Amino acid sequence: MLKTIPKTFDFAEAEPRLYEWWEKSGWFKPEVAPSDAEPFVISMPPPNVTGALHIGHALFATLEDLMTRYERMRGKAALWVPGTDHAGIATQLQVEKMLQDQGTSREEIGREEFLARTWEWKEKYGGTITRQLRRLGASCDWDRERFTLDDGLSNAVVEVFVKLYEQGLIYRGPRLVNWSPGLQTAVSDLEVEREEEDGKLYVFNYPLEDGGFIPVATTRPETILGDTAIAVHPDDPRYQAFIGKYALVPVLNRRIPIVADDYVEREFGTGAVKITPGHDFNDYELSQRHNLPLINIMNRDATLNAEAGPFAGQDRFEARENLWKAMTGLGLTVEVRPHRMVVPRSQRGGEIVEPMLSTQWFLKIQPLAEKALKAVRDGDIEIVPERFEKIYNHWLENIQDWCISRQLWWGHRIPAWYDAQGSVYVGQTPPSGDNWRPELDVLDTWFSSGLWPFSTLGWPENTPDLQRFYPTTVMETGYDILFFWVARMIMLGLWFTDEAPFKVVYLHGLVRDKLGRKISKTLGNVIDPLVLMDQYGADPLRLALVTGSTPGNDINLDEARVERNWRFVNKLWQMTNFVTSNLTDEALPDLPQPSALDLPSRWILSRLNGLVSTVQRLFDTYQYGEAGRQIDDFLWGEFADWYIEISKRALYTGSDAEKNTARRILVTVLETGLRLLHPFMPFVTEEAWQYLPHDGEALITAKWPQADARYIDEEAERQMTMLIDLVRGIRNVREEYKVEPGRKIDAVAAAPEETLMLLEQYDYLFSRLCNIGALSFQRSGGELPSQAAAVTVSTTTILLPLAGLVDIAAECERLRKEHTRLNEQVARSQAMLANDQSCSARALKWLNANG
RNA sequence: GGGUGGUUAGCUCAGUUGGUUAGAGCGUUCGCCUUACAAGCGAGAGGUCACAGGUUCGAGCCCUGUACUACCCA
Repeated sequence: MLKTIPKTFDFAEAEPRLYEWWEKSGWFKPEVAPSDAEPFVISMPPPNVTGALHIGHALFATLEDLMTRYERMRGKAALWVPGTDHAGIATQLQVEKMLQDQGTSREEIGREEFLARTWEWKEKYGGTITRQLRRLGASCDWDRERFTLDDGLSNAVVEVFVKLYEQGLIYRGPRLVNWSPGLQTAVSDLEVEREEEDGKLYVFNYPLEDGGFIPVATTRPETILGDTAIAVHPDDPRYQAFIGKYALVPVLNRRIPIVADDYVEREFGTGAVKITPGHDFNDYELSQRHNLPLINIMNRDATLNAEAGPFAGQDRFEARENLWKAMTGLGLTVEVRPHRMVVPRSQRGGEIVEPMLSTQWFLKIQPLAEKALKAVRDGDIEIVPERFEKIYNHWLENIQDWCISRQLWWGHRIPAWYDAQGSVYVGQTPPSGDNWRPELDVLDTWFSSGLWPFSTLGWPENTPDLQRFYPTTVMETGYDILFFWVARMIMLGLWFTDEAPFKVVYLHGLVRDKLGRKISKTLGNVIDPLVLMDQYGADPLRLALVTGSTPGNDINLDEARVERNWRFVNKLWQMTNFVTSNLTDEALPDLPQPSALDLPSRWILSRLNGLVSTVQRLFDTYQYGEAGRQIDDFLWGEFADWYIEISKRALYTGSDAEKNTARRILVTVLETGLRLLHPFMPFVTEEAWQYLPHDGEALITAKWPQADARYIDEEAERQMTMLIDLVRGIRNVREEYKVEPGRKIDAVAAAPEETLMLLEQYDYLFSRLCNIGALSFQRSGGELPSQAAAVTVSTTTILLPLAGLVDIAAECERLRKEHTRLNEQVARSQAMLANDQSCSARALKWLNANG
């Protein structure tokens, strides 16, 4: 007995019910496929464990779920490994803020208590984002969910660190690093954002030892206190006399040399620059060349230290003003002028980052980078879209050692210990003896996420999952973390597993608002996926995200598209409603051979099979958006608008055989359409599918459609297109001449005999679709109506006698235009035919395509 | 400074390897409660494909340059 379908699709009720059913049935697990099935594996880019779903997460979840569902339907052992990241800095900041609200601080409660509180925080908020991913329909295997601080993953981190250390690739030492004073930790180059801002250029006279002065400009006067030289260009005539002499640091009166170096830009500022190796990367390099000492004038919180003399203890910006005032008092200052300058800011929080000397752990990464470059060059890894290969190569070719230590508490502790003599021990377990002090620093979060594709599968243990599912298949993520994450996974994966951790890198863009602006809380243009899902359901949002763009390009998401897709969901439901309510309990016949079908049926099946192969081609080239649009166009614009309308004749007035054939075709087309659409809109398709006759238990595990070439019928498509164009033309004329919609009008057709026979056979289309009463046929010698509007498609003309209604002048004008257009077309065709090159090119192309 | 993307209808976007008349949705105008769907149906208006050259029988698509814009790297 057929179930009766509800009048509307209640997504709020259906989505959680379907999701639970899928999950409980084990369909998210790769084990639903036969044990010898080819695996398809995606590691989910782990979101911040305590974060909340934003539109960017919705995008990756939609795309990855789409790929996973598609491959699952293709019979692969599809595994999407979910998980979350401990997100060192972000999480620590959240907890610190909580502590602050409670009137305490991390320093006050101590490290151990802080970590306990952070774990509590993680337990409390950790489930939020994964629950929200479920709402989107994410069909990942939750039994395999991982967290970067899990024991297994932590083991992997230690294993990797120790190996790299033993291989001599990890070293510890004092170096100039980017220091974040607010967070009180070093950060990597990648975590520093450089933006041009309005600042000030301070110009002053640097006093010389022998009297006199040299004019110098700086954007950070406080660093004067750390100067160890002044540099001028060796060829600068203005300063030739100064080279080799000495200057005196203002206020401190420390003696520093004046050196010549062609790094100095003569045109900038005064042409002479102060050199502060302890607080500037370029100056540091110059100081190496000239053997200059290096002075660190700052504490970890960016207050000045004892090296700053009278300014010790002052904040860096306070000291800037105070030193300048003091120098003004000494008559050294010249001017302060507005200046556009590049300011390094922390990616997290936006505070100004200071280059500062600090002892940190570094990873010598060039050897790893070479392997990573080779893997992409050799095609072991394909990057989609391809253009990101260049960006990837350029970054890896110029890679700098990676500062991997962080002075945070929340993260993987570096497995190192120090004894009183300053020896360092690195190992899996603490060294014996009780005189060892453990390293307090933790690792950069990206260090552990760099192991993600294999650590989540059990590495370094050789687990069954690792054997079966590694390497993974696709890494789908945003292009914004190509360096942060993707490149590092490739490097570490190749280094430790001897295999590329995935075969394809698919990069998506950023989701922006409909005006193309970056989404930000301060702008107030936040698009909340949860709100959209409350309003419209998950399916419309998913479809909007996938069809809104092409790989690698940003998406300007217009919420109106989500709303429109919500209408599409309803449309699908109503189609299903129509089809099912026209079914009976009787079993449907098999799909007839094409030759046994009428034109509209041959047409829709040809279109359907064409769609299936087009979608396949698009999926094969990762063009999911275009595929989604094509399915949408077909189901709404061809199946619903035309075939369903046409089928009503057979369903309402046909013979039993005609009825059954029509039912069969309606079910076939809609059911296939739902299967194609399932990866895009899993909920409504699954729910609708359950009301249709189908094989198998659930759409989620149904077979992905295959095109059947026998049903491709170009002739049927051509003929049907003509009929559709005629119907449209007649509708247009009726509209134009304001014929009441309900009034039947007669029509006369003039065409070659072959076409007339076709029109005769399918004349019901005209009565059903454009309310034609009697369609007669103008064979040789008959009389044509005198006042009639004409609709011409190709060699067929349909005349609509509209005595008294026809505006003859307008009609003549229209036909004149038509005549001109056709003549142009004829001329174009003749020109092409007359051109040998064109003909042979086309012939060649035809041969290539068909033979 | 080096590099990459974008520029197509009022808005948001598509547009296989060059091939008849450049598409969709939203918005807009007009008409319809036509027994699947008014969350709908039908019809229309709306485009110098940023600009200038070039290649070609033929260019939104290929090449060169320019402008604007966004991003990445230094």
